[in-house]
Amino acid sequence: MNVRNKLYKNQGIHVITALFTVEQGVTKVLLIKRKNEPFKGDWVLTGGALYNNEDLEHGALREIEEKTGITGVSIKQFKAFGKVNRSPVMRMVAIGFIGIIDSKRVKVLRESETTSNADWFPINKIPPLGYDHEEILHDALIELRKQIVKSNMLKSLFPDGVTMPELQKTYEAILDKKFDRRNFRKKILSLNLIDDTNNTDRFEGNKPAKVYQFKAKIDDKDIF
Amino acid sequence: MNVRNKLYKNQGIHVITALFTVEQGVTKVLLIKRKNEPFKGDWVLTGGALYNNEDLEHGALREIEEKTGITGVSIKQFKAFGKVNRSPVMRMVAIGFIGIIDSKRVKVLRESETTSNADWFPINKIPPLGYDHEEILHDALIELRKQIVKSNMLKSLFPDGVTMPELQKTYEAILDKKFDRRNFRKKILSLNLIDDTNNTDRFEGNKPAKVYQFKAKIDDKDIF
DNA sequence: TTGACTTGTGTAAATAATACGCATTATAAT
DNA sequence: ATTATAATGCGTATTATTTACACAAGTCAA
Repeated sequence: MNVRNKLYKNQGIHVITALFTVEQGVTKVLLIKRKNEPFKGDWVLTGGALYNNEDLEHGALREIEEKTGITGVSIKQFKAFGKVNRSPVMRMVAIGFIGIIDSKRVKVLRESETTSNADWFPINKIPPLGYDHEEILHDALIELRKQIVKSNMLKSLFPDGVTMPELQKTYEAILDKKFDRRNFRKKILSLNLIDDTNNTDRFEGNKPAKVYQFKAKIDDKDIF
Repeated sequence: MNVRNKLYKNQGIHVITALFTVEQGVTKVLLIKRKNEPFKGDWVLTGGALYNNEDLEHGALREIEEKTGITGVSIKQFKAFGKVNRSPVMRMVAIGFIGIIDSKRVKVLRESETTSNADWFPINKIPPLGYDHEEILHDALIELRKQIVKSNMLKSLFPDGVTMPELQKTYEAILDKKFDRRNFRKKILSLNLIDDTNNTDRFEGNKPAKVYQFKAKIDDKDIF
């Protein structure tokens, strides 16, 4: 393979993460304002160019840390985006990831060399985004909705455990759907995503709720 | 973004397709023997470098045609593979696709500039593969098994329609599982993947079977 | 015509999903 | 203390879906 061949020359790889959180029943995504061209002043998802010395997931995590200070996020690759002109500078293919995190863990949203402010945006109030990030976010949200019912992805949102009512509010926010309280409990327990603990929650002024913990690993199920 | 920066320099994109077929109840994948370094003499999946003037899927289809002569395959992107050293020459990220096709449509498996022979291998008799293609094939097979129960992917295997017993044999081959004849029919019909035609099949020496057609498009279902 | 083989349809039992009742445990007001 | 309010946890009847299995019908060959 000849690197100078016009057909292959100057290609690069983006690692882009749609980093979600849920606050007060609202699903939000982290957006970052670009400081330089291209798309100067536009909001984009967290991400950037992959380094030669790092794997895909590693690169996505590094970008998250550089631009937000957040470490230890659990992310999942979901799709590659490679339209010819998705980046105006050179041929870039983006590897898309989703992640979810407790926004309280993010103390300061840092500035970086290429970005100024960062903020959480409700997913129904997204400004115009640079690159093809609107498409990436759209697909990321679909993937998020699939993942939360068959993985322990929400574990990073509740590292210290979660009560059933809290969890229900979160599912309702992400899936944009209401559930019967009693059937929701049965459904979630049958999915084997969480384990019972012997603790109860003591924050609201009513009956204390049991605290559950997301499992470390989840076993896949058959469809057929 | 500075193209000369060592961190980003000399990156490239592979588009790799695990192209499957099913013959006499055996699931097979198309492998191609490399004629040049790296991995000279090794078997690999269909694929190669993405051109700057084509989208991901387009590139994967072009590679399939160049190396096998097959056109009009329906393929689906499923995962990106980006380990640092997956390619020995330079930093390459592979975008993985799956596809399935009636092997009878492939008249001649062509030679190309970089490959010599090509052949269909039963998925339980795969030789050692070059690059990280064993990993790609492994993940591709998992994806194939998911897709055939929720997409019209098998349409390309039966462009002229299919009978229920034929279809059952195919599902059993791919999923490596046996089904009750009567329940299989009900399940498949409930998945809304195929439409009834008014034709019957007249090849075997017994009761003629109805011919079904895969739908052009399939609607996704909710999990929750 | 009969037997062998295979396809299409139906039905009962088991399992899972949904709708909803009620007791329990906390806080706050009387 | 007692009672009202509010939310959690558990249970049960109903409905829908999945699974197991019986039987009739179409074709070829003897």
